[in-house]
Amino acid sequence: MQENYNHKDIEKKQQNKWHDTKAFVVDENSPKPKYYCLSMLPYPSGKLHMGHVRNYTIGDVIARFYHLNGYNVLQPFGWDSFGLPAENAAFASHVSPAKWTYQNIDYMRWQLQSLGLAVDWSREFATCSPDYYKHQQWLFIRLYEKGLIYRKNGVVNWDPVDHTVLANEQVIDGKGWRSGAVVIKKEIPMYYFKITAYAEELLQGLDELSGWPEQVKTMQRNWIGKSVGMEVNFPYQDNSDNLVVFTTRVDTLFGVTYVAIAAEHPLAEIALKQKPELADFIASCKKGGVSEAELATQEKKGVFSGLYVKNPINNELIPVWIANYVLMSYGSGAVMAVPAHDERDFEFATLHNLPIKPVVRPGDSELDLPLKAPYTEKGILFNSGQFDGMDFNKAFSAFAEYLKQHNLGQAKTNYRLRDWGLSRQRYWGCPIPIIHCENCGDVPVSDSDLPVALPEDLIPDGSGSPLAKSPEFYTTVCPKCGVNAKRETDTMDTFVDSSWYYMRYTCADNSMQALDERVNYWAPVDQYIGGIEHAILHLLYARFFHKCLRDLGLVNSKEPFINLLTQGMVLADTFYREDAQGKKTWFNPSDVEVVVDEKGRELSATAKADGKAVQIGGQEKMSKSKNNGIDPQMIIEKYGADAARLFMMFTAPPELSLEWSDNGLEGANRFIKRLWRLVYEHVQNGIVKPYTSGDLSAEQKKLRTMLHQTIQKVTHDIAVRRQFNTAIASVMELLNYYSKVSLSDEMGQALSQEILEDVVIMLSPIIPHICEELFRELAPGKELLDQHWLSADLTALDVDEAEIIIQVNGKLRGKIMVAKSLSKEQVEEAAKQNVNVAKFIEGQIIKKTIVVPGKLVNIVV
RNA sequence: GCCGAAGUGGUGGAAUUGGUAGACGCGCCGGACUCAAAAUCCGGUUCUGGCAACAGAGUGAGGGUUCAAGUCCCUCCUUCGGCACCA
Repeated sequence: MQENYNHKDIEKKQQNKWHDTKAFVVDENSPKPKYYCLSMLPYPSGKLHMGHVRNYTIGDVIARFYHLNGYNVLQPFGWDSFGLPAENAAFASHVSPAKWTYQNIDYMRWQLQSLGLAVDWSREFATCSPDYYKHQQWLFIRLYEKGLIYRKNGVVNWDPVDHTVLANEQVIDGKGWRSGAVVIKKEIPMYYFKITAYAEELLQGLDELSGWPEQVKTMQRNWIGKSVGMEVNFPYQDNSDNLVVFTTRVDTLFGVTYVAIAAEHPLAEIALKQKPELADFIASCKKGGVSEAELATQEKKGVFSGLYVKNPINNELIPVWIANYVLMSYGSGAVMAVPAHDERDFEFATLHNLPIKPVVRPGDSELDLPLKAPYTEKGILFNSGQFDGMDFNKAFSAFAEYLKQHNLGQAKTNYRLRDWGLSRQRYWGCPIPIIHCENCGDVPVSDSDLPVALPEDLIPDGSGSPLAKSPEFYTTVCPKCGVNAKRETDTMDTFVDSSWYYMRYTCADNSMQALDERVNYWAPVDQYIGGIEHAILHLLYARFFHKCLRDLGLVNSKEPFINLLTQGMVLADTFYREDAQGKKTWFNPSDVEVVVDEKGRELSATAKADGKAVQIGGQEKMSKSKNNGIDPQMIIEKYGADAARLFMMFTAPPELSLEWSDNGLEGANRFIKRLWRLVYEHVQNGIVKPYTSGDLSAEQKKLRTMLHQTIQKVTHDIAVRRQFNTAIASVMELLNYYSKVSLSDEMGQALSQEILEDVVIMLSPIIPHICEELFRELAPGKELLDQHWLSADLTALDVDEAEIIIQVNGKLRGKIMVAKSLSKEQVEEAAKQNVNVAKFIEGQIIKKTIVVPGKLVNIVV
């Protein structure tokens, strides 16, 4: 065995071996139980970043752990390779999105392979390849036929200068990112998935997802936003039609003092005819982006439309206001306002001097009038005619009954969730397989004509979709009647690509079918790992798609992901200099020298290049804009993949954000070298059979107990808690003690052999390269990947004494070792004998004593 | 604005079911080895007082529940994620 650890040789050697022996290529013909471990597929942005390294290391640790536990583990990999960045890169550097994307994929695949992931690369695919998206188009047509896709108008961000639709992130302060023009809301026809048809099932299904973090389920519940209420009709003044509003607080109907409608509402058009001066306001509502964050933070504005509707309960005339915060695409585009009992309405009414009419009061007191703040609790009705004195539930049914009888409303369950608009006016995406025919309307492309191939040689110019300007693409004939027709030029939202890819991995070699029976062997995914930023959209869309595909008979499970782990971001220090204009130049942490005080606090920093001061900017998410990215490739070159993996797993639990630290990485590397040396020293003394039985010194016995406690802890931390940092810490503790105990005798050598073999197996999911190498030295002729995960020896865990802590009034006053056989009373007595404890209870009256067996005694005086 | 998290020594974090706050690592301090340095190894390291034993304080702020609170409840502050066309 070599004395010194050389990561380059070892890692290359193991990776070649795994590749040559197809160690992680799997199929369905295994007697072992299956385990599908999946990390979210990356966007091929160009280079691997530390967030990827973290994500894929977590997945790999879990995959390797289950492999050792006797599972048939599938860990596939692919690329989410459609999307905006390729178009932006193409626009900037005149390379086609296809070329840019495929180059990125090749480079990143090479980078990933140097991480030593236990991935079945034979199943790899990119979502931008026709082999993938032709099946997606086929699925689209099936869903279209089933009525789960429909077309309607939707609102988008429109850049009036560049004549293009902007993504929300391309709208900055209400202006287009390139043109700087004020963005306007524009209605265009789009296709929608009817996700609301599954709202209830998506909501109910969350209750069964016990392997998902509670916070993610809560976010999804709130996103779906089920509310039980009523649809109430407010008749127009001339009775020509009704204004329909949805409310969960029909009990406040007598308190309605105005209604607010969207600028696009049909009633607003009627108002405009009678009152032309509304045009300016209606136009101003169309300014700005469509994102909810922008709408919710903008100043709330409204004008009186000149029209009135009738309150259905008492025929009172209610003024109709046009407001910028009501959007046509949300609900019915109209809300009833009850300023006395709603925060937003109260604010708006106060601003515009609208009446505030209280109709609900607390059960046990009167309201302070006039109201200084809205009373938003459910209470007892007053000022409400025949409904006076009713509580919320009674009032709700009474109003429902009344409105229904008079044909003025009905009970309704509403969801905040809206249908999923899937059309994108972009080039680099999956073409929507629809043909627009003057005779036949929207006609799906015939299955035999799939894929509708995306031309790969176009280069966007920043003004609208290249496909819409490409007659070679859109000119076609109607599949039904054969006349000249036009292909749809919109492409699909990239969330569609990532909504079913995890199923495609199970049968990626099947070019004839989207999915085959193998999907039911592997799906659902047993463990899914990805960023918390996907908590709602991606994960909800994938759940929706899974249910759709189930209803198409393509898969037989209900949910896509049984267990979910959401990992945190990777942060690093930022450093900058600011010029006179306030423009910041960011310095990469690797180009900066930090000065610390005697306690290690950061005092100041200088650039290595010129030795002059730079500002310390704190920890931020690694990004190009802050120039604080650390290149994983450099780290792997210098320290090896194992050190990078160990650092990532040890420095923080997976869910929390992880702060990059060069020193921390050095620490991880030190541990790896130390592990190597400990095995080297042991092997120099000669390998022996691992300890099974025989007399050990007291210290050795304690060490062996610790080994088996460590096995228990590591197993629990990885299998149940998915908390790798504490698993690693406990192995470090074990090795710290191992180094202190004398093991030079025959039994000691056997114990040393047992410990080192077990440590190498326990750490192998995290640092697989070095562990395989060390295992070969410790157990020649055996393969680590063929070993079974460890189980603790219960006899080693059987200790007969326990440390009891003694508190007086909840404060720690002493510790004693007691035999486990002692009764509660005996333990209590022993506690009182403790010298230090005696000081605190002497002369005091003992009110109460709490004894927690095996743990503590608390004496209350 | 709305929804969801997080906040613990100089620092990353640990404390798993309400029961020893600070495991493990980093940094720093001291020592060994060395001509010297690096590497490595050993010891110390929450703060205050004390030679020490020990005592007091302490988990973003303020209140509360409990024999006992980092952990549960209420109010607030700060930071981060998402908000439907970034992925």
